[in-house]
Amino acid sequence: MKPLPQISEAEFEVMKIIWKYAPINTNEVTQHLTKTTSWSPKTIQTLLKRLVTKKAITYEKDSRIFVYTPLVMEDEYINQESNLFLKRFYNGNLSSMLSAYIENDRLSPSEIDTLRGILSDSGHKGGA
Amino acid sequence: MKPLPQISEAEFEVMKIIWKYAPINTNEVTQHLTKTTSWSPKTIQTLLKRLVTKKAITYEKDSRIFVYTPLVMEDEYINQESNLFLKRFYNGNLSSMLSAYIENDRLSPSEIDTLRGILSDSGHKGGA
DNA sequence: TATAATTGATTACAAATGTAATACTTAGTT
DNA sequence: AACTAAGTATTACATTTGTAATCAATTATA
Repeated sequence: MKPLPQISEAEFEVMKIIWKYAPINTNEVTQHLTKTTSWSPKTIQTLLKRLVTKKAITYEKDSRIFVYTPLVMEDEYINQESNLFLKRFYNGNLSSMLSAYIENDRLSPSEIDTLRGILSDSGHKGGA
Repeated sequence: MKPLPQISEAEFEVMKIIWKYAPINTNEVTQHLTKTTSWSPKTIQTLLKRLVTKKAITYEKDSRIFVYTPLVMEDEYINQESNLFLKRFYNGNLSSMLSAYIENDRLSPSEIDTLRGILSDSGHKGGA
């Protein structure tokens, strides 16, 4: 599979809206983002256009209004970024990350329990 | 605590060498990095200088040669980046990340066992 | 129909990053 | 002491990103 396009931090904020609400037009994207950011509508339009150029999203025209749909899927993108992250910082595996978190005491007992719960539900080696 | 300096991807490669071998001079850093990258020595010098400017590292002069030491600690930096990562992609918690990995079948049974092992060694809620 | 408002296209510009090349200085060598 | 080589400082330049402003076209309104 070809690597997904680079999506910058600001662009990612836009992607989140599109993933959540697509098909969605420029105006609606702007509505959502002005609630959570201080970006001007012009900025948001620039980001949308860049995402189109990068083929992270596409659009159809509803008369003269652009209605966007994602081309990159959220899961796929987050998976890729997660793998890159693990590779960069933890030799590519989640176990190293978890170990580091535990060694640095960065997990509360309740978080540890949550993690245990997640793991115990799934794929037990002796499991039925 | 003040936020650590931004360290770019290329700069991070340099940091890894410095973390591993400090105190280390320019030449030695270059030796190591030309093994793993295709960067010219000049590029590496630029990166070193930028890291000094950003106060990620510092140096002492051994006559005219620069000998570098980190100012930012590796653990601290990786912790920060991990938190940023989790915040961006997994609502800030490792449990969400683990759940996603499990749901997408991106962990082998043996990895799951490793994770279980890591967790079972530490901080049991009833634990002695 | 002329005008205003909306929406998209084009242009802008600084900071960060990747990737060096060139210029300068100083230590070593002859 | 003069010259060379090694190391540092300065300069360079394209791309990406953040953050818009201005220009142009089209639709809705007076």
